[in-house]
Amino acid sequence: MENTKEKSLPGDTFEEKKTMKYNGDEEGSHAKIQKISENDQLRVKQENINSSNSSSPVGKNLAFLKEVPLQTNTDRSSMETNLKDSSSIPKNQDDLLKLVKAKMWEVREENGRLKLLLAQMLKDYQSLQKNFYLNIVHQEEAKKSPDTSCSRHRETEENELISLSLGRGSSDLQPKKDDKKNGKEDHQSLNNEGLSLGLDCRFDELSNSTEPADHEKKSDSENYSIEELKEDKEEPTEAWPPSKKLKTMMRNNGDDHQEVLEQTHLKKTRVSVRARCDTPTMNDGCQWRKYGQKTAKGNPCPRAYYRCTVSPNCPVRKQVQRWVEDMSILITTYEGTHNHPLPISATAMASTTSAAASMLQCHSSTSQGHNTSGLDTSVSAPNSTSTTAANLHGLNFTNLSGGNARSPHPFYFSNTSMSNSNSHPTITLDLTSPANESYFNRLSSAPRYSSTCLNFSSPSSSTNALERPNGTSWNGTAGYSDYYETVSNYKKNHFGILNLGQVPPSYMQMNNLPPPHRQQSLTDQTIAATTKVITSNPNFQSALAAAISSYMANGGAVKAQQNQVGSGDNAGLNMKGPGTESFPIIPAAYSQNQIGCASSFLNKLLSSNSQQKGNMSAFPPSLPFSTSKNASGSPAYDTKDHVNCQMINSD
DNA sequence: CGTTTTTGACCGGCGC
DNA sequence: GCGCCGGTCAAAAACG
Repeated sequence: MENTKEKSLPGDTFEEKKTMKYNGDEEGSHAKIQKISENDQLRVKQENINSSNSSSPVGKNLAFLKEVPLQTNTDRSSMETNLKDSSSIPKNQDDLLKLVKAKMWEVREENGRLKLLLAQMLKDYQSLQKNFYLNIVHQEEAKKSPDTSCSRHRETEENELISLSLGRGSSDLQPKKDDKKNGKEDHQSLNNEGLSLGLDCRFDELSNSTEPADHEKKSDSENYSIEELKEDKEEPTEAWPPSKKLKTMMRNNGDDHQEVLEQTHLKKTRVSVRARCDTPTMNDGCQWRKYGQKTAKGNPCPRAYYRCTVSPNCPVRKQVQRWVEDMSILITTYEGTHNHPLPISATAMASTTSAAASMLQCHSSTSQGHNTSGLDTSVSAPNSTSTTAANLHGLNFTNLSGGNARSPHPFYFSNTSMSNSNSHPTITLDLTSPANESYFNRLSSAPRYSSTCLNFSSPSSSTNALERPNGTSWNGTAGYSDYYETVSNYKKNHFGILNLGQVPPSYMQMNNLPPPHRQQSLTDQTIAATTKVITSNPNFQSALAAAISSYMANGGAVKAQQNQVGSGDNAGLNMKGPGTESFPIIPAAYSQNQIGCASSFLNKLLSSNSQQKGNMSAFPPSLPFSTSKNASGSPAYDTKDHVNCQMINSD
């Protein structure tokens, strides 16, 4: 097959030249191959330079997106073909050695090339983000009447916007003066790349065209200094509890209402997820610790309060409560922004909630014209659909999540409702409706892209020690046969999707999981679907390809520890203790860019391989996130705790 | 024995 | 000012 192609188009493309080099050079001259490689390398560099000189960053990005997977696939197939072609293997030992060396050289060269591409992609992505925010700021400034008092802060605000747009948490976070709790806690960033991914509302917050001007307006009308406001803006993760200033602002009516709402969004946006779940909490992949429980008025079901424990300073909270009208439905409300990298298993829900939060803010900004209150101020019952909510049916999440519209699967939720009850602008994602279910069914039958082969096993079948269900149990749910079907299809379609061409039987055995629990919640499908959207991202695929090439070039696990985020003494990232095992963390910058997942994936993969040297030949596209206390035995592939990036019950 | 959960007390916001 | 309520704290209990 490969040969036919070569004959038809001999040496037309860069890839084919390499293929010819592999297959056609029977003499196996090292010097010759090296020369060709050098030429190719120069050509690649030249291509990169040309691309970087391109005037359109979008074009650059797209060019790389086209380039990387093609080359990788072709290279791989050519190598496979070459390996299969035993006639091309020299009989002479020296020639064989030369050939092996030549191939190693080639792989390393490819690694370097892909590294260049990846670096360029990252650079382009940041450039795109920067341009995006600059455009927004400039557009806003163009709309506003020229104000000399505003221009003072223009430059600094732009810088700030850029900084925030990249999602970087301030590395020099300082405790709030007026916040007793924050002052008590030691607010230091876990690492310089500690980005927020959870309910990170900053993206759309900043893309909200009224934001900068409002800050200026507030500084005039309410005597709030720019510095104070900036402090708030730079520290959205410290929004718990809300400051008095904010509360005071929220009490003001009239002209400041919209500003208050926007400030409120910055501070207290909540995303509520309704899903059928038979476990005490929804399995979202993050680590939570329960710190309180209350029986709210009017609801016999107690409300549990959880705090994120991935990082000791993480301000993210979640409230979990059964819906009184249907005890099988769990309402999980997320609030706050993670100030730390997230485990891969947590990024799916984080992305979903982040997109939802973004949607809320986008909506609030776009609804100004036809809704005098800015937001629907009625308390939306979980099943109700307010006027605001009606406008949101079928809203495309991917377009709202910071303009990241690369996903092939737009995120639709029906019964999505918004409310601004009790000073908390809340968006409720109803994951219990048939429409959403059909969405996931659609996803599961979608074309298969590369995937991290996430296995979202039933939380009920993988009760994690970190989420010890005690107290109330929720056994009143009927069988979810329809959901089971969906999940079953999804799993069936996604196992082995990674398509590395190296999924060994041993891996399949490792995935010989028990049948999914029949009470699988639809929430897991949500997470799975979201993750699929992420992993279907061409950037993710490219990064994955680059990472794999890097892995191959480095001969296995040479740099496994080098890239291992959270290894060693990196406190807060590598949660090691009796209750937790280490798990891979995605640098949130990568998570947010949806690029670096591959490297994280690879890190874990390498780590896994180093721990299980017997499986080095296996290339398990699985992500053993064992956070269970059950650390003995074979932690990585225990079917209960692990595995395949299973969304462990870590709440 | 360390970690997590439970649960009553406490605090601050808000409405009356 | 008072009481209600949501949210948090922290000591004790439970758990592994």
